[in-house]
Amino acid sequence: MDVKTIILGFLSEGEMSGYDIKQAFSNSIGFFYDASFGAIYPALRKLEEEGLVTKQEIIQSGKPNKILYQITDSGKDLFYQEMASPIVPPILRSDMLVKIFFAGNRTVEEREELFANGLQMQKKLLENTKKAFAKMADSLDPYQTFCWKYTMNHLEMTIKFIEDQAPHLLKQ
Amino acid sequence: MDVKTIILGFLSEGEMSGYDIKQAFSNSIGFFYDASFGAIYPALRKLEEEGLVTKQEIIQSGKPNKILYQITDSGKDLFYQEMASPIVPPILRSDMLVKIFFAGNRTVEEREELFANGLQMQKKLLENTKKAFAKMADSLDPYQTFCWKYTMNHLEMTIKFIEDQAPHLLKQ
DNA sequence: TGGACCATGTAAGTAGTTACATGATTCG
DNA sequence: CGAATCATGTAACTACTTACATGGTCCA
Repeated sequence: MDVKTIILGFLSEGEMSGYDIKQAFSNSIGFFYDASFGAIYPALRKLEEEGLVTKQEIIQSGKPNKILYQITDSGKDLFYQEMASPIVPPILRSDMLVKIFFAGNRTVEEREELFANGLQMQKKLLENTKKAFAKMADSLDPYQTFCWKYTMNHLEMTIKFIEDQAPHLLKQ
Repeated sequence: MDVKTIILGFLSEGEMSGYDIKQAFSNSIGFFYDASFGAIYPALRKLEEEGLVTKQEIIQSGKPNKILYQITDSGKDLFYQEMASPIVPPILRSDMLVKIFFAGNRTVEEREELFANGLQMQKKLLENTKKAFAKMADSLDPYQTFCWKYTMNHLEMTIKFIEDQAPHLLKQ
């Protein structure tokens, strides 16, 4: 699953601008697949070249003009195909876990700080996710709600795991 | 945390070849940070250019010769600094969660298959992780063991979450 | 009045992946 | 006898991030 395919997914639910799509990434699926403007705009250009989306410029007053993108039938076909392809394993890059992995040679104070920082980051992430979910919950379908709950569950379990295990490790 | 820094981390514990380093990625931290040969060999070349590692060719009979890399004092300094830098949030790319997020428009059969596939993948991942852990457990320090247990805990929680929630979603 | 929001886009750089090239040995 | 292991490396490509460029509106 790449950025182009995910954009087709968003456009399946209605026309959107590049800016709208960035909002959708950040506010909806950012936890399990994020993308920057620098990935989204070039992806939209390629999708248009391939005939998977069409565009329409909207003249606005008081705001910059915007370009709305619509998915085409071949775009829908491709998205449908991608959705039916086998699930591939997740890719994770966790700075926290790498730092813990190599913590064996560090001082007790450094380890304490490491766990405190990790815990703080996870708690901040959970707090932000809960706030964002509260704002969106009404507009979500059951599958989208599942993803949000998965994220919150994951963060809660991570916090619990660190709080349970870290004292043991630091006592030794 | 990038591939170069993680290689310095491995070399802190003793000299290794590029091949050894690939093994260490795959067998130890692959779940939360993986890297390919095509990332490792160029990273080693850059580390040598920067004076952070030195190398030594070992002539072997019956096997291809290998090049062992050693970390230098400035390599150790840099690694130490990186380890003390603030933890940045994890980056995740989950094909499964994206597919679930967009499952709202699919048929009941397609959704059932999606959850079945997702569950199967997570179970396979857990099984592989448990087997690999059983082989390594003796040689791990408490911080490395923490990372393995974190991984297994995460996979178990994910499986439990899907098994609990999916029947609800599919009944509707 | 300063920051957040709306809005698009490019250039330069980073950081990889995948596939290819090579080839002996060892194990089941 | 075929697959896995050991072992290094490059070329072509993919896919992205970060920073820059621009500028009006709205709200506290």
